[in-house]
Amino acid sequence: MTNLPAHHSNDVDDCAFRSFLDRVADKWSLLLIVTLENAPKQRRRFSELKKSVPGISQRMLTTTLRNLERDGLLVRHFFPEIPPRVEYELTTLGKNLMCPIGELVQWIRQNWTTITNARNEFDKNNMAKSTGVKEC
Amino acid sequence: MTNLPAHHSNDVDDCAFRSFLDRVADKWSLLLIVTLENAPKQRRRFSELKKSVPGISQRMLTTTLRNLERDGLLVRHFFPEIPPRVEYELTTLGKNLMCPIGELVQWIRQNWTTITNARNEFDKNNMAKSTGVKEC
DNA sequence: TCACTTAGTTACCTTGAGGGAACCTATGAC
DNA sequence: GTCATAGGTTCCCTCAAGGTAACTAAGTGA
Repeated sequence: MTNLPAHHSNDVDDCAFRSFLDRVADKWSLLLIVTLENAPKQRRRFSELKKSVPGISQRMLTTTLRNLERDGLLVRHFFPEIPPRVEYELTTLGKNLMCPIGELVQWIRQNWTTITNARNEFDKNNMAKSTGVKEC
Repeated sequence: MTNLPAHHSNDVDDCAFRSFLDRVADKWSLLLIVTLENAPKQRRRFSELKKSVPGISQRMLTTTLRNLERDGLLVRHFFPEIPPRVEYELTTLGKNLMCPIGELVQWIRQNWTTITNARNEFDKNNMAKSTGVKEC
């Protein structure tokens, strides 16, 4: 998601909405938020997060955490020990965000079979024209 | 957003959630859904959509519409006239989706200044280390 | 002296998303 | 004959997201 063209005609809030989604609506951000929310005491160390979110690279873990911190959704507690220890924790804002996210998850859960059925139907009618979508 | 590694340890619904967001949580999909929802009679022609969502390329418009259709979020009404006429319309499912999306929009609207303040604060403290984020 | 620890940073490289422009279809108007 | 029209499709090319691997700090234990 890049910048808007200057002449766009949509709602002013589009900017906020899109800018926010740009940050949060990706694989790793959401997984990290959910993982932190489910964590005991809602805190997790860097290495714990790496284990809890398999497949994430160290680079993406740091950059995603940094971005979430930048948005005020989590705080980074740094303990200057050797070896260093860092704990990540959702802020009130971050926990707060889980409400609408939860609503969305609920909606998807309720409608997921409808959607997959629609996809199958569509794919059948369009005779396996590749859509670039993989099952997981 | 790509596939999950086979060994992931998270909730089963992660797949649905991520797969769905993968499809819907991008710039063009959301803008098209909102545009269709705001349209009179909730219908729009291809060319109208192109005007209503400035900046979208023809290619992205078609592929995004195709994907939304595949998910059963909208229907494509094709009139075999010359020149051809096509109208896109949100399905019940698509309109339905606007509820949780609306909640999220509400949340962002309410917390947007908090977030931008957090960003500014963070950027100030981190002395303009580039985060790759542009204002819009 | 060496290996090992955590939480990163940096450099390098690959892949795919997406932009731009040309092309396509059939018909009616000029 | 050729232009325009609506709704696409196709090709090419770029740029940036993100993966991998190597490097770092500073202390501890063998």
